[in-house]
Amino acid sequence: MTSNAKQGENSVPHPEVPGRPCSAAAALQLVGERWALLAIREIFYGNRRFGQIVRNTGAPRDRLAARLRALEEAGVVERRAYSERPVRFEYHLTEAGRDLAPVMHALLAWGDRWAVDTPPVAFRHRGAPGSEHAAEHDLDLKSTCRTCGEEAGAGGLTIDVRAPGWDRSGPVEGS
Amino acid sequence: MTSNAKQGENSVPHPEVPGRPCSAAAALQLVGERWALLAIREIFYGNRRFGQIVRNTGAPRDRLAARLRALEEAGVVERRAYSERPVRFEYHLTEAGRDLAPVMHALLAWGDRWAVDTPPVAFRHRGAPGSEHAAEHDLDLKSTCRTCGEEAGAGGLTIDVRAPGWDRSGPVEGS
DNA sequence: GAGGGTGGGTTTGAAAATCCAACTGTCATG
DNA sequence: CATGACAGTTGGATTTTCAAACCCACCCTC
Repeated sequence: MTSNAKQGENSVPHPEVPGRPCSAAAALQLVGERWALLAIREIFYGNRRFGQIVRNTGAPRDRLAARLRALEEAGVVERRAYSERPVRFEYHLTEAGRDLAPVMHALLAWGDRWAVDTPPVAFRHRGAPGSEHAAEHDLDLKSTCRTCGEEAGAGGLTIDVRAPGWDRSGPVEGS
Repeated sequence: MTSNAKQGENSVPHPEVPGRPCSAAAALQLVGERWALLAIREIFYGNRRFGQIVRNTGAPRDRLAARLRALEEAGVVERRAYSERPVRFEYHLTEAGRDLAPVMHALLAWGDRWAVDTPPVAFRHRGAPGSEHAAEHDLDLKSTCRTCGEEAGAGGLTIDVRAPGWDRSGPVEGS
């Protein structure tokens, strides 16, 4: 199911994807099934117990159990016993899991704009205590290019397909 | 299926979500089904025809037809005839669809780091012609807070749940 | 020590979604 | 007239999903 070629220490399985080789497709293979991202959302919010996640996502218990297992196997969540006798676990995010924050924020921002009437949650941001932005304010994300500092908006972007046998428009004939 | 309360001019249907009211859940309701984001990826890449999207995503034809219809209904893609006789359509992104770019980029970045061996595609970025960053370079996104300019990393964030009857940890009893 | 409650799942059976291959219909081209 | 492209649709088997019920280990109270 997974092609574990050359994975680093803390890496997650590298899924194979149908169609074009694509990191987004690979990401979706790992966290794109129904309920997966909602479960991760709850863990982000600090709700780590099975019952809480069921309640707050509305997922069927059996599906959630299956997803959490898959996410564990994918290296995105980690199961920690918080009690022996009876054995009880809670779910934590791994580094890979925490690294999904930008995905969640992007989805949230899109949903705020396009999929809901009034945003049901907001994030408040506070800079470092001494800094000039120590006052709390609503978080309003934009994506900027780390190397040039400019906002990466509409234009100025070109695709560079590096996977052999593929280009922007599909599989390449002569290969 | 949708609670069309007070939608703006160019808005998409506002889906109801199970569990906690959440814009990300609403977003996933619209674009979270299998193949949907991959189809959108192809349209981003300029591949607008059914056959191309099938080929490049690997989706079953019937599923893709269903997804494209759902995405159209969701206001994310638009179907334009590029030929009468025979009637043929191609798929374009609406503004809502184009606005999914940050979601795609976030997924791509996560996948680049965690889900693939070597990134199969990269984006090249070039600033405005006169600007100091006119040279082309790899796009490397970071999320910064629009109001304070700081990178929105790990700390400094608090959740503010505004949906009535809910808080960070779940539904509120006394209501 | 019987009964009830909690937490974390698993089981069951029916409904829905998915997959794949083959098929259709409309046209253009040779 | 045969072939092929394009854009789907159809049929039938296979998987997933769902909701509700159930199970098990433990704790608490009476």
